[in-house]
Amino acid sequence: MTDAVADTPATPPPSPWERERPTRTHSAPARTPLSRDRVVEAAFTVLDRQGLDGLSMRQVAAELGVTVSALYAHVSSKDDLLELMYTRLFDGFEMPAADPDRWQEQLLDFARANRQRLLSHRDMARISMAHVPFTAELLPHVEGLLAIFRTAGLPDRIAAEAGDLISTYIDGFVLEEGMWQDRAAQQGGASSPARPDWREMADEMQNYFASLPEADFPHLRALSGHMVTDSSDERFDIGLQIILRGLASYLPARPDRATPDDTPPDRTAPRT
Amino acid sequence: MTDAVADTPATPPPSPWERERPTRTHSAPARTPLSRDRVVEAAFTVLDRQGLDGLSMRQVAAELGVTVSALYAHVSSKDDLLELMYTRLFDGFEMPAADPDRWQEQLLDFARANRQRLLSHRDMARISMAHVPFTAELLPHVEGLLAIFRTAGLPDRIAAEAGDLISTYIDGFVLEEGMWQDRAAQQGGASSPARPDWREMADEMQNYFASLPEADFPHLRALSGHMVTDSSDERFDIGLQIILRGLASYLPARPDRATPDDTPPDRTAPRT
DNA sequence: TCATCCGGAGAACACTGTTCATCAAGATAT
DNA sequence: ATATCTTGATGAACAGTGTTCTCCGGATGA
Repeated sequence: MTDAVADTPATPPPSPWERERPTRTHSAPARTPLSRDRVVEAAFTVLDRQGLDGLSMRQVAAELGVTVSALYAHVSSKDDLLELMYTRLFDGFEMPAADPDRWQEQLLDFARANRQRLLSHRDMARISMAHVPFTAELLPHVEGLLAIFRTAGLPDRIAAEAGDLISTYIDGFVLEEGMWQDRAAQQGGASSPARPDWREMADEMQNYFASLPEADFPHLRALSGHMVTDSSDERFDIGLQIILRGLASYLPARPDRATPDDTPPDRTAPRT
Repeated sequence: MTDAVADTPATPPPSPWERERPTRTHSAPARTPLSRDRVVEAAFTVLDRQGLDGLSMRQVAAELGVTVSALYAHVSSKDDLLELMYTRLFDGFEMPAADPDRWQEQLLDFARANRQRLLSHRDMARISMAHVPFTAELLPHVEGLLAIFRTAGLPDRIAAEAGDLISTYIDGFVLEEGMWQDRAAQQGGASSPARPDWREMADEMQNYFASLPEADFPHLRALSGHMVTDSSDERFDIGLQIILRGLASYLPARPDRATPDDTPPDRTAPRT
């Protein structure tokens, strides 16, 4: 991180004699006292820059201009730090009051919001998959999710499983998304190492599928178009609709809207 | 790790004289010439004994009575080794010919078999989640899976997503299963470090849920019974049924069996 | 018998997470 | 004002990681 000592206004010049007293020759006075939140924040910075594999305690310390051991005063271990990052993801995320008439829209909103949350930091799905949301701060969220299922009228046996099902789906989908992203980035490295070269990768996959022998892989070839060209947002919603329809099939028959619509109510494509 | 060198049956006692000639003092003559398959096999042994976090190249080498660098003659990197382990999982696994009238049973069989496969080695779900099955050896499997969806009559848009959906579900479910298992094993360590102490853990979770304030967590408390006491096999099938029903809802209306049964056809509980 | 070759050995490099004794500076007490 | 205590960061160290390099010894071919 080079050296950024620009916050102490009048540092006396080192004057090569009087060499003793190495006090703060190498770092700023650390004006801000390095709280736990600052450690987590720096960890997110490193995560976004270098990915989960590049996220080491030493990198986080360097990001803060501090030694490694200093971190352990505020964080008990690296796993602890990852868990803090995981729960921090849910900050400012409120579950809606369950509305039996809008359970499908509420589930759609929940899933989309969570996906965006996972996408907001690199490799976040990998961190999410390694944790179970049964900590004190996160319990209200799973309660809110289960509330939607139960007040919608799903049998308890189904509702108990539905939470895991869609949470797993969201994490898994974003995880896979990130894997393609990484693969595209590391492969088209020479030309543009920064951006994933999305188009080029899609074409290459398309060509690969087209090169498969028609006799052995008819279905793979037939579906390659959807797998490659459909946007991630579309694909995410389709998988979600499958799950929602499955859940709806367990509802006691009601006169109005027994099954979800074929087209989601509002699709204001967030990003491509 | 302590010291476990008990695999060479008759190691001659070191006999401190005749100290010269360090030839093979520390390992068997290495009669078998260390093929790539032997490396993968040893990796599985280490994985089952020490878990993915304890699976290091040095441990694999020690398992074979060989130095680390010898492994790199047969395996290009640790990631390569993990990928070999991943594809080895599918050895001897044949996809059935897609039968439009039995697509649900075929999917159930596929999912259950894959779960058992993942359960056959410790932490295998973590390895599986990190890989995408688009290698040459694994493509026939995804082709066979897509064949089931397409010949069943699902729209292409849905079929293309369904493969990812259930694969993600299987991996995610087993991953979570393993996490609970690990947590139970490491927590009840003093009494019985080997076996997970399943009962004790279930009781503890039950008590934890029961201790939550009824006003804030009514649904969590109401569903805790299912989440804790229901067997993993049951829970796995329920999630699977939700997905299958969702898929079935996209089939063009057919006179017979439009939706899956409520009870799975045959439940010969494999293991508890 | 000699030359060749090649697979494994051993050491090294640059890292990782974590812990320890130390030490300067601020706050508090005398 | 002086002395003590507390706080929080330091630097070094430990054990372990993936990977690469040079080197050697024994099995092969001529």
